[in-house]
Amino acid sequence: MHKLFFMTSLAEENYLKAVYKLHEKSGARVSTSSLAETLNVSAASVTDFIKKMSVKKLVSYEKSKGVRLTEQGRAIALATIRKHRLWEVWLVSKLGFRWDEVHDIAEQLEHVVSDVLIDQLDRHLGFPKTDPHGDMIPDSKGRFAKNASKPLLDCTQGSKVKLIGVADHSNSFLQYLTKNNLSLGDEILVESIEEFDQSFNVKVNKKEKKIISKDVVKNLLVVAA
Amino acid sequence: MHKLFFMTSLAEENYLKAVYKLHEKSGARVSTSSLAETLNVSAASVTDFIKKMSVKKLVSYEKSKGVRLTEQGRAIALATIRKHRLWEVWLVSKLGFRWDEVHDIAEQLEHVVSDVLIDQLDRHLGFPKTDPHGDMIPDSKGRFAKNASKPLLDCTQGSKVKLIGVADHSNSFLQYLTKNNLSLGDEILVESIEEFDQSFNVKVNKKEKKIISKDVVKNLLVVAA
DNA sequence: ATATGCAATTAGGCTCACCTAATTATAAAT
DNA sequence: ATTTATAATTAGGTGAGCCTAATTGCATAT
Repeated sequence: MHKLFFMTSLAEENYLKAVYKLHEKSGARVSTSSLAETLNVSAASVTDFIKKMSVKKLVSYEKSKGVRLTEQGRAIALATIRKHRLWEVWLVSKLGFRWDEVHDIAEQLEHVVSDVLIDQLDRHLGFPKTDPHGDMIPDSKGRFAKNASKPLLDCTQGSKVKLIGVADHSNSFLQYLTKNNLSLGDEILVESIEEFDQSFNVKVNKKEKKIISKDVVKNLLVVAA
Repeated sequence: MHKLFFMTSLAEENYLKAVYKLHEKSGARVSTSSLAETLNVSAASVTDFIKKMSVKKLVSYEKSKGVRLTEQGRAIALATIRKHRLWEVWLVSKLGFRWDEVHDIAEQLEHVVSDVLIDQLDRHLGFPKTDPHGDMIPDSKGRFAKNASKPLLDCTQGSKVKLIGVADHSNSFLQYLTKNNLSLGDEILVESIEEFDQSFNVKVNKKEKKIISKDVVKNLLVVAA
């Protein structure tokens, strides 16, 4: 029996997503060891699997030179990211989950196969542009605008900015922000920056004064307000 | 490395659901061949897999004597059915799918693992008692009332009943009903029954007269109106 | 140019969920 | 009670996605 339609497996979607994200970070060809690290499998498994994906034209691969996505691989990676982020929006806006609770569930939901489902979900949510962490959601053609945000760390004294995303998606970071009453959309005024530890003294939404450490500041993504 | 938590695989959930449903129909121990048929796998695979599930105490199994669910197996089967039916409600009531479009998608969604997700979904939907086909939805403890419906075929001339479910869940049957403007909740008055082909002459919702063939009548589940 | 150290690959093997072909059990019919 | 038909099981094998251990490739320092 031969396959009528080319079908992408769960493992393939995860590999493609990982290649995409690692490429975003470094801009270079992606190493097998970094894939092994993010996917929690051995480097040997990665080499093995990458070779198979290469035969299917999902990635281009030269021995010992790292991996790159093909157009087809990129399309699948973006479709998977789209699904993941739409499900995250749904979990937060319709089911009442917090932004630090949705990743693992969305990680499962993203592999459900049905184009019409995703398009209906998108409509149900009102065609959101960003997910609960401020990341852009690709449209059904895989297109999406790069948002123009930068780390708050790069801002100078006197800047008035809006918090629109986070660079660190870990639960502990998200929970820290929640606990300290910082949310996406908040207006942040940089009142001063400590010389010696680069911590920021800010005023949030024109009322609350806060001190934010460098480690936090570099993971807050902002645009001019 | 040893497993900390007992985790049910996708295949196990499907086998358990199939055992549950076949037992519902026949009342007897479930044969490997009937499981093979409904799961679209070979009988040899079923024997194989059933043995493994038996070791895990999900089913009780005596060689060549058929399969029965253990308490634990039954609980998982019911939890899976609960998930399936809640997702179907969601697909129809929130995303606008028709009742003949939801099965395959729900079949995938039902395997997502997160108790809190399902409970939140349940609340989001307003704790529905039945799915879009009229089937009862078990609660989070796996309890659910048997509905007291019977096939319209068993009704006599003059009966006034309400359509609350269907015995055949196939797309073609559901689409037939939609096309002929029959929905759950409709009131059906049996005006007469043809002697020779057992087709029913009915009046629906006090206005529309219809002729319904025996093959359809036996798959319509009703209660006294 | 060669040694060192780390990254990447190859070789060989495992488990899960499936398969076909061959064999054995069971139930029904003579 | 024996044949016959069908159901169920056993034996042996496959591909997907993973593993460890051994080997090879590559960059950097000497």
